[in-house]
Amino acid sequence: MSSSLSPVLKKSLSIQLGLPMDRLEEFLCICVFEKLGKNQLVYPGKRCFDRLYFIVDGAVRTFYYTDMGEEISYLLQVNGDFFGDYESFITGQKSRFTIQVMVDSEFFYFTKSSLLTLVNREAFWLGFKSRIADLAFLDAKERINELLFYNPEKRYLNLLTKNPEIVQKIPQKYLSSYLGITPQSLSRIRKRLAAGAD
Amino acid sequence: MSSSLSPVLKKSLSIQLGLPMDRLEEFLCICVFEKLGKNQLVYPGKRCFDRLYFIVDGAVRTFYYTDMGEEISYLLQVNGDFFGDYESFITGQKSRFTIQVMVDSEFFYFTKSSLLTLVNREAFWLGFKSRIADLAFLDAKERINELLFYNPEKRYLNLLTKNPEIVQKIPQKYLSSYLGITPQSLSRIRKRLAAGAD
DNA sequence: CTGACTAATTAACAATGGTTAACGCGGTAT
DNA sequence: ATACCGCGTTAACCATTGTTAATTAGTCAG
Repeated sequence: MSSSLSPVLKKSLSIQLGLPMDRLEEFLCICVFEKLGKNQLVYPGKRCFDRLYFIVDGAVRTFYYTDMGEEISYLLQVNGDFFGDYESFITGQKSRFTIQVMVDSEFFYFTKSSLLTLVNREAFWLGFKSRIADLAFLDAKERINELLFYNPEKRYLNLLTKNPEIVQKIPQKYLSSYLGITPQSLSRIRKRLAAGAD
Repeated sequence: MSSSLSPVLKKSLSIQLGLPMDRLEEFLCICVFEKLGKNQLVYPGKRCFDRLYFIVDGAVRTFYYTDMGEEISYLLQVNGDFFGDYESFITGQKSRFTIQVMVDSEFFYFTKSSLLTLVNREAFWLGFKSRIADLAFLDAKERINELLFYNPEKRYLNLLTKNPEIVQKIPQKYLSSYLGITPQSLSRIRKRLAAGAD
């Protein structure tokens, strides 16, 4: 699918993934482009999540159901983010997550088996695989910091500054779940902030 | 340092790291054994944390200082855990963390450069490096779940059941920081639980 | 346009955590 | 012994969140 991405996007992917352009092209050859409409589910079904997605343009929500059938929004992501269940991707176990497309979106994805094909072909790709793991780790760590060191109000403010797009694109009930609070609390926080910003 | 570990420990390391015994021996050749006493700092100084440690026996606390000079306990770990600043290890940037030995402890560690030596010698070790990244990710993800889905009381209970050793070995002020609450709150939670357990 | 459904807000009350301050306990140094 | 210090606990008060329920706003299909 190498041809469907803009040169600008390729350049930034090259940096993000730590791949020189020729390697990036090689990588994109194993990738599959996909368009999904709002509210569609990415790779639905309770099975192993054997692929990783990149958001060319759009927004997704990764969630799962608690024992009581309640939805918990684990991640919210927009343009330029990778998503998928990396744990399931690594371990090969069934994923508990469902991923929902929040606005009409464009993605590409690659499967574990196609990545392993690259790895088997040339040791170079093992280093790339390792980098993917590192990126997933760094994301996860940032999320820990966020949850551990900031209260809900600060978390909301951080989201507003770091990712205003998400606040625009994603309904509040999902935002609140992502922030680890109830919709009512988010509503109150927004009211407080609006009052304080006179 | 291959000879200093018990066969039992080697066996469990072999599983944990996904290395057959002969490869494990090879790996242990790049490792350095180290004993540190209570309250000593592991690899002190504000520089890049270019090594990863394994706790043979003991307990450590990973913390850092906020802008206001307040200590925040990021991680508490005991026997069988790996620690270090994996982010610094990956990126080569200076670490913000300090790691304190909580009880007299025995570790071994390996440096990034010695790991890269293995990787350069044989492509096999690239897969191992990747596995380390995966393990770091899975740990981080578990911590996110913990913080996102459970309130402080439940987090304390989880710690009690999953890691009673930590609750024994680590002073409460660090436990509370790890749980993301104040020492007073932890004290109240313990009181609530003691009252409820009649 | 209307009705029906969902989302967001608001209110009232309870539960919980943060803050500040005081107290007691167990070490340690003098 | 005593004075001190760090630690854990407790208390009182305040701020924030959760819970439940009602209301309002918004969306979509017909």
